[in-house]
Amino acid sequence: MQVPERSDSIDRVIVDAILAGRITAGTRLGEQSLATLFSVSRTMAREALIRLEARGIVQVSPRRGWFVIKPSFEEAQEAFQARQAIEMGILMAVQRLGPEVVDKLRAHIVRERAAIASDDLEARSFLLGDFHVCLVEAFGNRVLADILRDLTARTVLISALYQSVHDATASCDEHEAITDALASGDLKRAADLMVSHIGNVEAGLTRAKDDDPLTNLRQALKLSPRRE
Amino acid sequence: MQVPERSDSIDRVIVDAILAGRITAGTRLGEQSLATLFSVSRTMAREALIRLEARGIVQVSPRRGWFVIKPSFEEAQEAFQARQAIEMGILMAVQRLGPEVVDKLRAHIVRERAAIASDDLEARSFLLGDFHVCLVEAFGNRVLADILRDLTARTVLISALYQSVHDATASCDEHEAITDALASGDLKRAADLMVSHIGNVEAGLTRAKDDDPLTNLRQALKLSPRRE
DNA sequence: CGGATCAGACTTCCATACAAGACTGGCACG
DNA sequence: CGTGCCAGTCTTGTATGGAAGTCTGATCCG
Repeated sequence: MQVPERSDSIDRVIVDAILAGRITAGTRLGEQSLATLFSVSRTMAREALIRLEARGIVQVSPRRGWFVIKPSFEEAQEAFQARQAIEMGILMAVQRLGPEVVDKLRAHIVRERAAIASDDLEARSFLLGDFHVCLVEAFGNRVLADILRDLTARTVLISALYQSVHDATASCDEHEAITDALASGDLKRAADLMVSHIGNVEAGLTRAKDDDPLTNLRQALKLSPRRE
Repeated sequence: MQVPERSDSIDRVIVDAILAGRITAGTRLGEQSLATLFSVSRTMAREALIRLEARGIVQVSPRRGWFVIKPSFEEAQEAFQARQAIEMGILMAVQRLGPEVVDKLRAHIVRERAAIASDDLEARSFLLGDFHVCLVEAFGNRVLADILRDLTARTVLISALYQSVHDATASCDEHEAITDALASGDLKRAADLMVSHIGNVEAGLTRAKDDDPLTNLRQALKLSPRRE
């Protein structure tokens, strides 16, 4: 990464880091920091940030800085709703799924389980989100794949923010159930399973952190209350 | 427009122009031209173009210029597929639609018919696409609304490129049928109608223009052939 | 006449410089 | 001790200049 990179590779690296959970909601992304990190000028870093802003992944606070989005609870729900609608729509629209797709998904699930077993948190975060990207890529529609990739990034951020309690193993099991339905050609069931799967993850969110930016501090203080 | 505008209003103006069919696929959008047109520096124009590129609406040919995308026939099909999947997904996911939404859609259809009757091509192009944006906005999900707006822009470009023969009146009738289904609470039927509606528009595409950039010229020459 | 070559005009690309707002920490004052 | 002020620093915002690639059209040569 010390070698100068193409400007649009900055985007990719950042999104990958988000998908892997290495950077989370609210992280500051300074123009100068990125520029020196990628050995490019501030202009290039800024352009990458502008692109990411258009994709709804970062936002700028004027003259204060660029930050990874920190969706409100309502926005979080909208993102999950969007994924539910789109992924269900895809599964309903697809006529037939080749067996090689099922094989690919099964291979993916194997990797998920491996990551879970070995406590590789980064791979786990990445793979659990990537399952959905894989699925839509298998559908062969680049437009939808791009949309879903960004939406997945948002969802990963949200899950970290609102501490989704949906267990990784449960997610993986649900992925497997979806794959089974696809393998048996029962697309309707696959769509239903997908909706409930995403719904499950969404249901695991807790709005605790949202209402008040002091929550972290508040909880910390509650643990050792001095006075008042 | 001679007064300096905010940089992000450039995006909006361009997208609106696309939606209205005033600028079509392949149109050149020079940095300097936009800058002088909007009374801003090249930097601002360039940033707007970068955003539009991230949204899949323009693309840059290195050191040659910025152009409104000119999707291939395959990409065109993908865009329509994406809209089918997403809009169907939305209609399947929505539980209930308030009567005010139906009213709004009916009012929209009235405007569509007015534009068609008065031969206002710009309004017609805009309104026919905007129906779908309206519908998803009524769903109340900003994420989906943004996605669909950009997708609609792409679709408008495509329709102009591949000369969709789907008649405006027919589109409007189909919009009305969808609205009727929504009014009667039959969301399943609305979803089916939506899929076939978008399918109809897609089916009206002809791949003529794609294979050969000379098609325009060729047709023109065919009308008044001098020699050869 | 046909074709290669080359100058120049025009475009984006990218770095840099400076402007201007936002925050921080210290200092002075009540 | 508490509070307000203010300079210094850090951030993004915006313009501009020159580098470098691309196309066009004229010119020259065979």
